[in-house]
Amino acid sequence: MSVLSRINAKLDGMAPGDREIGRYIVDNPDQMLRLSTAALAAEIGRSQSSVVKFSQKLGYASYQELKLAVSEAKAQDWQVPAGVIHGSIEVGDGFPVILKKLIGSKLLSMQQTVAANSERIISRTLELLDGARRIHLVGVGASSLVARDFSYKLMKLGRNVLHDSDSHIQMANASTLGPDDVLFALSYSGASIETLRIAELAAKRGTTVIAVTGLHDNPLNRVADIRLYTIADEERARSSSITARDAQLTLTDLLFILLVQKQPDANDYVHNSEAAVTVLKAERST
Amino acid sequence: MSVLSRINAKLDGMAPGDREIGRYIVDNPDQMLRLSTAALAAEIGRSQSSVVKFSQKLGYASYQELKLAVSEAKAQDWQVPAGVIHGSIEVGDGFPVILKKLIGSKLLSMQQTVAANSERIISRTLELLDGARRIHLVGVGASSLVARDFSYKLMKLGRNVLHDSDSHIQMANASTLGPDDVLFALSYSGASIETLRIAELAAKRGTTVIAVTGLHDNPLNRVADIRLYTIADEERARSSSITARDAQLTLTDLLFILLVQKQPDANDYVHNSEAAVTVLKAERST
DNA sequence: CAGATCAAGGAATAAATTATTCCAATTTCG
DNA sequence: CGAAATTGGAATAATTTATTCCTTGATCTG
Repeated sequence: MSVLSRINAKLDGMAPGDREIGRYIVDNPDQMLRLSTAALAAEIGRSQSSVVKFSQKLGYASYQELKLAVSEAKAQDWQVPAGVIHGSIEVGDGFPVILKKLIGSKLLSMQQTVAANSERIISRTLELLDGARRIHLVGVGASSLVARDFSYKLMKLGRNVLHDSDSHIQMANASTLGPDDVLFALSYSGASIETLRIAELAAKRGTTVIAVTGLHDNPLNRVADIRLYTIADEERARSSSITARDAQLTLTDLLFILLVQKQPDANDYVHNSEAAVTVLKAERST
Repeated sequence: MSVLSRINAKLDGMAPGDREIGRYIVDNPDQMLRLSTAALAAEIGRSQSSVVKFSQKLGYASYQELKLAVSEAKAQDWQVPAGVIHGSIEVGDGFPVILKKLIGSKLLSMQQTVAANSERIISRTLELLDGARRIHLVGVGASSLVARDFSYKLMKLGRNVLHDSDSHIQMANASTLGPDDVLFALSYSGASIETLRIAELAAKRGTTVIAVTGLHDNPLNRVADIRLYTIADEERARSSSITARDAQLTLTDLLFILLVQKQPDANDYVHNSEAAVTVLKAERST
């Protein structure tokens, strides 16, 4: 969490003096960055030493450290837009604020998602996808769309992929899985009953199961051999399903790009597959 | 331009001492932020005063100002990823570089997309979607997934929506359109033949056509009543279809959120629809 | 080539900022 | 009510930054 959110959260539990200092910093991070401890103290009518102590109480070694943290937090303003620390999208928000919050929460979930999966686990995933006889993608609802998107991309790379948006068909397909196959299961909650049953069946048949779920402990997670995580912005309920989908797409896009990197002839495949489609395009006029 | 690029550019014209200081800062901005002038000087074997003078020669009032600028520059790296301004993803790129480029290009297309559509045209679109008897969504390939995602969201709001991933079905449906309906057509190229034909048919039947295409002139654009734009990163060919899809999603997400804002009882609808789905979730264990 | 001029850069020092200590005033809690 | 803890400021110590001054060496000039 950013310093500013942290300060804001602790504000209520603080002594009056500290609260004033904290509020000033949260409200005027820009000014704060250019003020010395003495100047900041003067600004709010407190003593210079209080400011130093404030920094230390927050766990920073020095006032300078606090400044660095604030500066970094400000940079993340895209992530937690201007001042709106509790940034769910509200009914009263104007157009520009909504834009900022939307893009901010999307960016945040992307960043957190790539941060949540170690390079080690990603490269293990790549090996599995790379070595699989067939890749079976499952997911229901919004996750089904992500699965399909990913399946299109994998097909462009010439992989053997299977996905259907109907979960009964998915289940039927799953009964043909074997140890050389990989099941790639997407569910943010990790609790979608159809996806879970399919994963259980696949696991029983010796198929490697890759689960893409939220960070919480969940049933799907538990049957999986490889656990990938997507981070969505759960607090901001209204945009929740949006960021969960974005997080899944970020992860699958990343896997796709890394597969392209690994596969020397990937460009040919992608190019051919795109060229094939152009016969369905109208003449593009200038 | 960021301080770091500026320093880097001037490096050659600098006195040897300054050059050393500049190079250190460009190479280790993170360390630099935590070093005092004296410590930085010691690090590269120069005098403390040189460091101060270096800051002043760059036009900053103080060493602290330079630090602030560096901190800010580091932050902007996210927005236009690390030095790689023309940053298509290359075969030789390492894992962290790929992450940065991927998120960077996604962010860029989102930002440019929201910037490309004026508030005026967006609110006109909202009125149309709001007043439509039925909303017909069309798109093929990757655009079809976006259309479906948007259709799910509109359904959650209780709207009358129609979408099928099969373009023949889409066409058949389109023949039932009337003047009170709205056709929402997605195609980044604006030249997908099926989508175009459907839009033409709709236009002939007096249906309002909203087109979501790239910024270039294109056939779909020309038959549309309302033109919305998505900006994708065309230079970076490899990630092109990724950012085109992200741009479309950003736009449809934005429209969805704004519709929610307009509709007083939206939360009830969304909540009910999500509650209905939870019966298909397994017990979530702790 | 000698001497003047100037830029580079360090040492010393002045100025400022930050951190610590100590203490008085309040609040909290038994 | 009184002891203990907390708050927060004044004074001061320590550190950091900025300026001044000076040496060195390079360059220019007559």
